[in-house]
Amino acid sequence: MPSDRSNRPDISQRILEAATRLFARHGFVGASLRDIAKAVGIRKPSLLYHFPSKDELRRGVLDQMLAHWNDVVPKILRAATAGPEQFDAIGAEILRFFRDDPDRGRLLLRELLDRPDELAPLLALRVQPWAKIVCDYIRKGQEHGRIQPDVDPEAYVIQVINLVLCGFATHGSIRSLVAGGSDDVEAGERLLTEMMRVAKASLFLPSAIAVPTRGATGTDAN
Amino acid sequence: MPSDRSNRPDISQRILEAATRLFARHGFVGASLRDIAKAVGIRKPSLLYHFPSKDELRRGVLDQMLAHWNDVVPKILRAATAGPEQFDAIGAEILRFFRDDPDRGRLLLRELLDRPDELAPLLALRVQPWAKIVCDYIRKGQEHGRIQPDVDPEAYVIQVINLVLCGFATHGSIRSLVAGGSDDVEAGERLLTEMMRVAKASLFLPSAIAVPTRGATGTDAN
DNA sequence: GCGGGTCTCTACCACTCGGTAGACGGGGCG
DNA sequence: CGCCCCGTCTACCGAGTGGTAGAGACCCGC
Repeated sequence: MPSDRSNRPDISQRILEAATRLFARHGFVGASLRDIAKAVGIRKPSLLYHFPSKDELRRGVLDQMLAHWNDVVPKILRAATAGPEQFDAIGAEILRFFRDDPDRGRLLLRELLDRPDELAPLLALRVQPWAKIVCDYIRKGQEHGRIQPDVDPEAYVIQVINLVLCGFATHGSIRSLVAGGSDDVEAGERLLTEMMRVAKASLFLPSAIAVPTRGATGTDAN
Repeated sequence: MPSDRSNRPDISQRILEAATRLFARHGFVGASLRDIAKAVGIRKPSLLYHFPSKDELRRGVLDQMLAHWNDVVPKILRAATAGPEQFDAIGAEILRFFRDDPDRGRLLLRELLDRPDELAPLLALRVQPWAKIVCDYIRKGQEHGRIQPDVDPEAYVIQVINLVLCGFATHGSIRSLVAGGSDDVEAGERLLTEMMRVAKASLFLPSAIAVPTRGATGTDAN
């Protein structure tokens, strides 16, 4: 009877999308299967036919998001092994991932708050290798005097993760706090720009960030 | 009958403490009144006698935390209006607030995710004035050539908030991601140190941060 | 036509939720 | 003593939860 259901782009996929949105918005316990099913346009038992339990659905949502993340990792690795000034490229790829769907940040942050022990192994699988690359890059930059010598690579990576995760998750809710006057999209752009600036200015030596051609070494402690 | 209940440090206060912990750990919907009551050692109706509804309890928890925050604000303002090198003092006060009870960060972050519209006015009241002081301080530092000219003060403050909130909220869950080898408390210290370093290095000009007297060792050796 | 999947549905289950009614007990006070 | 208030309790409520049973509708190969 419902003809509009004929143009279905895979029901399971539509369920995953609705679940992603509602889990990110209201949390895992706060989003009911009925609500998710309603968002898709079906009833709850139909949903449970595709995902036999709510927990299975949650796993599906996480799997899909981390699979998407897996698509961007190669780009990051390629950028990181290409040239010296790949920071912007890496940052752009990461930002794009979260900007494509801000629910990703919210979802990750919620999982980090709610079920850290279950998320940890997944992250270890998905971001550990990438983080290692970045750490190596930082250490090499430190040897070459391009990166500030007092950067703690592992800890720095975590700070950037915090910056990005929290930045996207609270996007729009916290930015009205201080940014006051400006409209939404402009305020969002200012926050993203500053996010990148903070990450960059706390990593590179100013001589490396300001003038690419100049070879003068500024502060050389060791 | 229960003699251990005679040494009660105000039942309402004990309820608030248990609720703070459970809300922060499992979220507002994830923590049931029964669980909170059990943590206090009473039954649910007794809890509802002191806080007539769950939402009232939530408001009480938030009020108490923001009241505690109110205790640190004067210290921050005093530090901010005292001398030029007050950054460390401000940072120390903020860090102490969250370190005293890591549940505060988790709770704030959860509220930011779950009920941003309700938290916004509270934050506007509690952190807006403080943030304004910091922004003024940044602008003055920019005029005096002590702070990097491309810092966006309002956006920078939000980045630092993100850094601190997410840093404490995911403390211990995300740090195992990269820090790998080191034990828990040492890893935590490394993260805090790096958090401060990132905030500082992305704010001050290196000339202001590195050398008060040329040739001496770094000032930020903590 | 017919049997078997695939998929959705209605109706129901046990359970937990936040919240209420009302009884019980104790302490202070007249 | 009687009275009252305070605080806690057991028992219960309606609503909503995740999940199940089982009936139907559709489609496809036989």
